[in-house]
Parts: sequence; structure tokens; C-alpha cells
Amino acid sequence: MQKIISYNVNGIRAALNKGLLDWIKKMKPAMLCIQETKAQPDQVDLTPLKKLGYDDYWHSAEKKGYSGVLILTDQEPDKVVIGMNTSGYDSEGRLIRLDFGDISVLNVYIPSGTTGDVRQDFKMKFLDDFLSFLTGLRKERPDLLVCGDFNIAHREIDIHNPVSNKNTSGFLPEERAWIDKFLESGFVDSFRHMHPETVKYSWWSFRSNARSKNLGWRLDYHMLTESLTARIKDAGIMNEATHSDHCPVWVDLDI
DNA sequence: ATGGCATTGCAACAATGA
Repeated sequence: MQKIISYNVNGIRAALNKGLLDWIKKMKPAMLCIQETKAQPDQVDLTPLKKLGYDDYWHSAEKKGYSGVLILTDQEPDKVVIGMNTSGYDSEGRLIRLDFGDISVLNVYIPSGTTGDVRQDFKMKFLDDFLSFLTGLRKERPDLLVCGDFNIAHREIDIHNPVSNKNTSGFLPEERAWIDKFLESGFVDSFRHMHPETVKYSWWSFRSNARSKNLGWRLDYHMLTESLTARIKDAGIMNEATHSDHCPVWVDLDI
């Protein structure tokens, strides 16, 4: 049984100052897929985790303090692939792939579109190109776990206020339709598969005490190719962890 | 429609985020 956690930490240095290290030691994930490190590797001291047997694999953005993903793993991968190898995306530090046997784990931070039309267009293009990228990858690596911050709430059950947010980036019809298309291409949303009716969120606005009122969105996912569905033991959302405006999401896999 | 709050870079507020 392998517990794999995905966590958008909103700045790993700030999260470490809020006790992220002790939390990792307590949770002991086999793998921790982090998004929004907002840091370069040389700005963070992970010695305590390395002493516990974790290796770290980074994809930082060129721009300091921006975006960035990181995987901590207690097992040595057979192969490491950084980025999508397509123009325009890899400078933003959004994707790491690690191969373990037949399974490839991809940690992705899908762009936000909340700052305006330019970035919303970029997000939609990223979504299309990412799905094409995955379709191509599956020809050689059919068994995938794609986890991370998708920056989209899929259905009405995944957001506290579906009506007032129907024109808000992150819950736009075309974004929700992309998740439909993504799933129809052969992926399973682990949390929703295990808990079809459960209302749980993974992100809350910092503003207006949204978290204490549980006014949230479910933006973070473990998507598995259907070939791995039977290996899902359970999946969940750890809304008690408060190092970030997101909370961790996890899946236990029989691998 | 607007603003609200937090992290980071860089040393003042600007950029970014959902």
C-alpha cells in the first residue's frame, strides 16, 4: 500500500515555517507531490527529509518566487522527466514525471486563469496541449497517475457556490467540459470514484474567512488511468492541514 | 462590480493567485 499525497503549498518556505516538516514526518507519504513551491532548490533546506530517506525532484520556474513543482519520494524512480518538452510551458515549472516500474507518476500545476484573458487563454491552451501530451505518453506508458492542482472544480458538488461562480475562472463551462473530456479519454477521479456523494473541498480563499465557513472549491486531484482503478484502496482530502490556502489530497494505491 | 488576503521579490509596492 502506497500513500501518495498531492499538496499545493502556496510557497514552500512559508509552509515550512508553519510546520510542514513535522506534518510530513507524521504522515510518512511514500510520495509527496508539491505544487507552487515559489522557490528554487537552493533556497530550501530539505536536509531533515533527506535524512529520512526522501529524494527530491524539482521543476522550478525561471521567474523567482513563481509557480514550481517538487516531488519527494522514498523510492528511487527508474526515470525522471522534467516538463512537457513543448514550447512555452516548461519555463513556468509545472510538470515532473517519475517512472516506477510500469507506473508513471505526473505531478502537474495547471495554470490559473484568474488574472485575466491572457492567462485564461493560456490555461485553455495548456489544457488542450496537456491532454494531447498525455494521449501520446500513454502509447508508451499506459499506466499513469496524474496528480496535482488542476485549478478547475469539476461539478457543482465540487464548489460551494456553483451558481454565483458559473462565470468565474476555475468553474467555467469550457473548463468543466475539459475535465469531462479528460475523464472520457480514460481517467478516473480517485476521490470521486471512492466517495461519489461526499462534499469536500481542497481550496478556500484567504479572504472573508472563507475557510472557517468552508466556502471552498475542489481543485486538486489524483487522476488514474482506468487500468489502475482496481488498485485504488481509498482516497481522501485532509482539510485539517493548514499550511496553505489549499489542503492536501491523498490516494492509497496497491502498487 | 468591487474588494477582500497571502507569498514572494526586492526593498516600494508590484505581481500573482481562484
